[in-house]
Amino acid sequence: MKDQEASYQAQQFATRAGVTVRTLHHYDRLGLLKPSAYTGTGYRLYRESDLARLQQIVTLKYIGFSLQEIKTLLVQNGRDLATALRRQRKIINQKRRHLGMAVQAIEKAELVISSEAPDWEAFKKIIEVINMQNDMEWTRKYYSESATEKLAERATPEVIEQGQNDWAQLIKEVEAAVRDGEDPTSEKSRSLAARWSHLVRQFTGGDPEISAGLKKLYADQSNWPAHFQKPYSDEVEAFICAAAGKK
Amino acid sequence: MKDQEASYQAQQFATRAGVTVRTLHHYDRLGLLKPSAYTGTGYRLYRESDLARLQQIVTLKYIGFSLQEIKTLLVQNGRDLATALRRQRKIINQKRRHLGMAVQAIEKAELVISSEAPDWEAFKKIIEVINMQNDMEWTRKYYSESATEKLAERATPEVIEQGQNDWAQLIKEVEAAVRDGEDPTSEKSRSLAARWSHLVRQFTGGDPEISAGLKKLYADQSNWPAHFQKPYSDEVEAFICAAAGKK
DNA sequence: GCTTGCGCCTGACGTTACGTCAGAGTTTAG
DNA sequence: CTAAACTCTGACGTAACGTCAGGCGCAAGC
Repeated sequence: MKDQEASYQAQQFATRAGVTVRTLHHYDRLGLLKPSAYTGTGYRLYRESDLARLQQIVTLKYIGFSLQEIKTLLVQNGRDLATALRRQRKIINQKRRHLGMAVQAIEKAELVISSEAPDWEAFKKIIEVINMQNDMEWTRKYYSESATEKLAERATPEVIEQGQNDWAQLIKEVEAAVRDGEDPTSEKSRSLAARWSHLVRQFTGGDPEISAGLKKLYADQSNWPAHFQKPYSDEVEAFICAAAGKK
Repeated sequence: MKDQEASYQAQQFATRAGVTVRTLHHYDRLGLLKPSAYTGTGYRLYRESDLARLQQIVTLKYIGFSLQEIKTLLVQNGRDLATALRRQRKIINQKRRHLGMAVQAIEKAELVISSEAPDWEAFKKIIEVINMQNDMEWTRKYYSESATEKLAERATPEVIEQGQNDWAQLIKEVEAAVRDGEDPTSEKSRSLAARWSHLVRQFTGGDPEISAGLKKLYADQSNWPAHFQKPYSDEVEAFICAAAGKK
């Protein structure tokens, strides 16, 4: 006839679980975690079973699920959980890459600021580079889902930076060639065109889905955000087309 | 007498910068980016110089600063920026580690769910492990700032897991020794104590700052969150102390 | 029996960086 | 001159609580 299980009031219970009382109120209101009993005067009473559920909630939150998602996940056992986890893992990895690039950006900025005089101009250049990385985002709508995934997997900050350097270098050389009135059919021009398509292939990784996305992306230039400048001039493009023998 | 610089209306300008009109309104109200002019009817007019500032804002946001922080950073040039960047880098790295552990947790959970039957019990164990990783958080207040950093740098998910396994194994053995009434002065007991202190040293990495923090942490047991159980019983602790020859 | 002090309760507003209407005026092309 | 397209200013919504504020509940000391 005695209480066969100890029960805790809000503060005790919250402390045991490492959360605040207010959080308990919140979860109660959301229907996410109702105390197993109330006293006549409205005090919340929690028991061990509640603790288990609360820990599950905390864990799922740690993994990054919203309280809404957690609520449904705790009802539907198993099957849905697997898909949810997969999705969540991808989302997290995405965020991690984002943060990785942010760190890279900061490190670069720190380097510039510390070594030279606090040069606002140099900082601006970094800004541009970062923005270009940001632009990965809006281009995603051109790629199929699996292509996006593949791209994201390979797109470590180092790879991105290397690619940008390579392109910058090549474009500079082509610009010089254009200025010099180089004949697009010359040996040198063909070499440039070869390097160009090599970089393109390096980006696509030979993947047809990525190639298709890239094509769509470039076909739709009129709809680009317009703050995104094609990194080379029309003359350069024409020159490369000519050198590559495309019309 | 003509407009010597083109000016853009909200939509055009927003598109150029890759943000929405609403964002411009928002920044305007916050005083973060005022358009360089308004028409008589209240329309916002932006120019190139505004675009530069907006891009800076976007970049700083990308790095993870809040709009408030950005506002002050854009006023104070240089000096403060350096400190802010350093702080921000640490914060981001922290978040990245968090996400890394979350991914690890998910992968483990996926493994359990897919291989065996969707076992809720097994999942619970994972939950506990994750929660222990979470507990890194509240312990931070015991460590000096530099100690926290050093710890964070070494605390990859793999290392944490390995450490937990090692401890679990050792504690199990000590518990067995206690049950068997093993003499704390015996050869075997001393060996256990040696392994114990080895694991402690492995954790501290021989760093005096970390050691100091750990000491403070254990000295303050009465203030622990209480949902954090010391992973070994008092008997185990006493046994080890005896075996190590401490009073 | 009453006060003191601590803990509990329920709103209700604050936070961040905008998104999303709603209602109303402006500009422009036809 | 009208319809389409663009703009403006509020005002409320979002996620997950934190932070008061006002009002009981409860055990202990007077």
